[in-house]
Amino acid sequence: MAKEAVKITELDERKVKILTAVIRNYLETGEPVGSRTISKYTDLQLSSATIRNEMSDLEEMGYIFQPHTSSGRIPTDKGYRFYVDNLMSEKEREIQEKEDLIIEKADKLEAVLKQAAKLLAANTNYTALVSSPETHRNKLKFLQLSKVEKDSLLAVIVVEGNIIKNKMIQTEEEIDEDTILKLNLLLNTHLNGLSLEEINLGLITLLKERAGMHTEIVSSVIDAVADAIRADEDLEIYTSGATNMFKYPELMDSGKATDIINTFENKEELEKIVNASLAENNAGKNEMQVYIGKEMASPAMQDCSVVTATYDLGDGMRGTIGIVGPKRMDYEKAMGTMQSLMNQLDEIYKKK
Amino acid sequence: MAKEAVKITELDERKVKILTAVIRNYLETGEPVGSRTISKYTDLQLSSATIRNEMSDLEEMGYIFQPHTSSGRIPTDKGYRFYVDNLMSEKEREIQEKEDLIIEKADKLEAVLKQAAKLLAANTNYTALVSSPETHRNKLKFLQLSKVEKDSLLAVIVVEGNIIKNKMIQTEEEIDEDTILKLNLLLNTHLNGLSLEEINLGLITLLKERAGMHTEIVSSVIDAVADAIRADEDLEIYTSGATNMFKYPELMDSGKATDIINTFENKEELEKIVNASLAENNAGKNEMQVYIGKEMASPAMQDCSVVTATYDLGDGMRGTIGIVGPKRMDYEKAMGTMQSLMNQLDEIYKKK
DNA sequence: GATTAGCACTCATTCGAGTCGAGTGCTAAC
DNA sequence: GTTAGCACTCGACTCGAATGAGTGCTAATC
Repeated sequence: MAKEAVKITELDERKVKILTAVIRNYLETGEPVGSRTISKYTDLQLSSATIRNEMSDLEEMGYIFQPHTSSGRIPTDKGYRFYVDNLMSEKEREIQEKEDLIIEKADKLEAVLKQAAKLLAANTNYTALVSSPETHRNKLKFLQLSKVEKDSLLAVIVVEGNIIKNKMIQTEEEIDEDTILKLNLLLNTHLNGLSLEEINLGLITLLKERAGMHTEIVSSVIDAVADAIRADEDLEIYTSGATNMFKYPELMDSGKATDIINTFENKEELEKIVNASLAENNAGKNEMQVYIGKEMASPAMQDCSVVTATYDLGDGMRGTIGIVGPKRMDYEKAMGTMQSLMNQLDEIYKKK
Repeated sequence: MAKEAVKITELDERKVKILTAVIRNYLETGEPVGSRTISKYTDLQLSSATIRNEMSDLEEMGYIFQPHTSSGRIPTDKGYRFYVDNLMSEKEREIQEKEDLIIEKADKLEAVLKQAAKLLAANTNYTALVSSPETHRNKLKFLQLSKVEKDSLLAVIVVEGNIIKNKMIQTEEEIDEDTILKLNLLLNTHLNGLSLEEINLGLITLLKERAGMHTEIVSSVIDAVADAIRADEDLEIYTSGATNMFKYPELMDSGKATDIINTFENKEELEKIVNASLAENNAGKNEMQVYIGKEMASPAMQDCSVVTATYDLGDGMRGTIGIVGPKRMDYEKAMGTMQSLMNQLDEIYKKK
């Protein structure tokens, strides 16, 4: 399930060459590849029979397998992993970086991200996913209660990255302006500058005690504000180009594409992927992640691969962008396009 | 393109019976229905030959057609329209109403609507769509500028129905609290109680004049507020159960299902439908609409039908809910389930 | 004049047989 | 260790026959 680095030592040079050839060929054609093809299209001067023996070995070691007796081989998850870790040519990645995805700068981060997803999907022919920045580590910057009507208050909460949360609070009886003023002061002095996840139950009860007077109403207001702060329902995930999944016969025929799109709709599985990617990038080094087939927990996703990257635009605006494709996706291109997009995002938000 | 009422007089009783039988049968099986089937399963005691003659007439009149020579008939759009307008049994609709969709009341309307869509999709096996309430007719209830940081203001706008809009405004130089206070007063006295669409350019320039002092900064702030008010980007449309479209072979094989799901992703076409439905219900009578095939402008949708209803929960919270299915959808069930859902929505928001 | 039985015809679908070709594994020779 | 050769497997494709649901038309019947 988890990603394991494959030691390069297990395979001798010739096996590596053959494995590479099998994978490259399969990525292009999508058809099982046979010994004859390999013996022709590699620089190794070997007959198909020799290749067959080697391939038989590779199969035993779990890098490739046959969909049915007496057909060519296709890579296993382990094979793909080896390819992604050791075989991908850096050159191609460079070339791809020059690609011109042009993100227009928009007012809202959300709009930019949606657009980014659209571009990714259009350029790669895979499905793109983008998560809105997670906010629970962000620090509270501004908090204000206002009376909107006699019996309703509006709480506005702004955190780093200018992400805004709102909450309407219905009160049982009217609260006078004076009390609101005091509440605002109280909340701000105690909560300002704290990260959302630091605002826990203990702190809330403390606040309530401090509030002192007419506990009932005030405490219900405080509760509501706390609710709003902690609500993490805001991990939104957008997808774009979901139907691109239908372009790949190996997913289409078996009806797996439908499952995958369903998974997209439910978001939960996507959340897992996003979170995994965020966790892996916590250390700070911003690298791309690749998850292949079973490396993802979600059963519906076991027939695809995902390339993810974490964007970090400062001010706590940190989230994940991903490309979902079939396992035989063009990893070079996907990673190249992703890299290019990330660079652009960085630039846009540095100039700001 | 537009819906035309079909006069019932065009068809004699026998033709009506036969047409009904054809449609009912086709709705069930999804296969072209032949004369023999009809002669067996109707109370008319007629031979298949007679039915054939009648069917030939019906074809000439445009109610049914043959997918290829010498196969059974299937209904045309006109046929479906006639069925929906005149033939659907009210009884079944009653029965369906008893169905128990149970919407949990949630804090936010948005959450309730999303849930409603999910329920609809799950119960009907079609795709559900829900539009967030349109707000441009709603009246402004509360407007407030606050200073969040030295160079940034936050505008909070609340309209009827407690729909909240936010906008961060970057200012070139710091604005002092006093000015903000004045601005708030100015904006509120002039704009409060107006509907969003009443706040037009003329009004804005007037406001700017009134503002008087340091026009540059203040007017840019006013502009930003006006922008935020008018931004109608907030017509969100959610879909649920998109992949249900794949359950219907007539859409699946031809690849039309993919087109349709693509259309869902782009929202624009859906917007048209939503707007059409809203317009039609403007008069106030809250009825369900049915759009069949070509009655919708969108080309990708010409192979499906949509049942829409307008929800109106008071306070200007008005939007559209729809069910999208193949043309041979079970209109009775769809409309029944929809009705039931609308009733529940009403109830939830009346008790509130 | 409406209804029906009968017949010739059409056309999509299914099925099996046959062929093809890509591929393998194994063995024996180099 | 490498390779040529051969028997074998198995999916994909083609083709024609059989099937069967359905039609339109005509002539007989009520």
